[in-house]
Amino acid sequence: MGPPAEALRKLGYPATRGRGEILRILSESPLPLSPREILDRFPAPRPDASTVYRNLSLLVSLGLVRSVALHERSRRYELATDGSHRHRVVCRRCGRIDSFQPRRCDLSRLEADIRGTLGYDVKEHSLEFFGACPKCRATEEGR
Amino acid sequence: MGPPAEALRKLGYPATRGRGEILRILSESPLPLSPREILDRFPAPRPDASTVYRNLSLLVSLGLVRSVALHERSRRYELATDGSHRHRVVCRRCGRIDSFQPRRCDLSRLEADIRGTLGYDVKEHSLEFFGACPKCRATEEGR
DNA sequence: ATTGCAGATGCAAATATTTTGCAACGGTAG
DNA sequence: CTACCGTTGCAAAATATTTGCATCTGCAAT
Repeated sequence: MGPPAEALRKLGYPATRGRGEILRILSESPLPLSPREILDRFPAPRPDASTVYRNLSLLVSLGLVRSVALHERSRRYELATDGSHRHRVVCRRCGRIDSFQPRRCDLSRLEADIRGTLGYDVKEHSLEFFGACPKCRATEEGR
Repeated sequence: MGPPAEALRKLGYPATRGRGEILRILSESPLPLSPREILDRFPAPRPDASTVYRNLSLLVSLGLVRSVALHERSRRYELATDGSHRHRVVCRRCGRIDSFQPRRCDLSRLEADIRGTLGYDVKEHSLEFFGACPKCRATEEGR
């Protein structure tokens, strides 16, 4: 099943088909996916939705998967492999989603500020941008 | 009803009781609230949940209210008055939420990058931090 | 290869969240 | 004060997520 299976076993959890598929599906998607989208991409026989939710929840708690909040009805999920930290850009008009890896994510200073003023030990952050994608900007020209 | 009412009327929408209350409730909360929490704070007679959803949706589209995504089951909402841009810090352990106003939100550079590489005209961003609040850090000491 | 156990899955149902249709009601402009 | 248009309540549907329980599966020790 590959490296993910080992990662799971190492953490003491069986590497079941469902978990392997979720990780594979996420690894093949350029975009974070909703539970529903993940389920739809499962090869037959499809698992029950509850299994997908349970596994996503486990994988998130193990740090193998990360949730992404784009202000939609449901959350999305993406692989949290290695140091793959990403930011999102969402088009308010057509819903297109792009993501990019920041050159150097210099929010460390802000995080230090937070530690100093609010006392939080910040471990993660999530940054999303919203605006108009090139295509929609072109369409809007004659507004 | 106050300034919010004028803002609504100016935009061509009736300033109904429900809208006024939502704006008041949000203005009195130091934290962004979920639709459910907003409903719970309504003085009797409480409106139907659908009314709250419809109004939140309208207020967001008018720019008077902003949604906040903290990777929870439902979104939260906050007043979007004036230039009140805020960032959140959420405790992963106890769920405590703090927010703060960045001294100077120097993401403009990143936004310029995005415009250059992806072609998006970025109009807004949303930045959340996750970690351990001071209280929970103390509790965890003897882990 | 076989077996036993802890944990995972399917299924059904409960719970939570959000949306929609429609008739009655309320806010605003004149 | 009246008329009109948009809003609200209510009921119901659609969507999203969680949970209990019996059965099945992955894993490790034979």
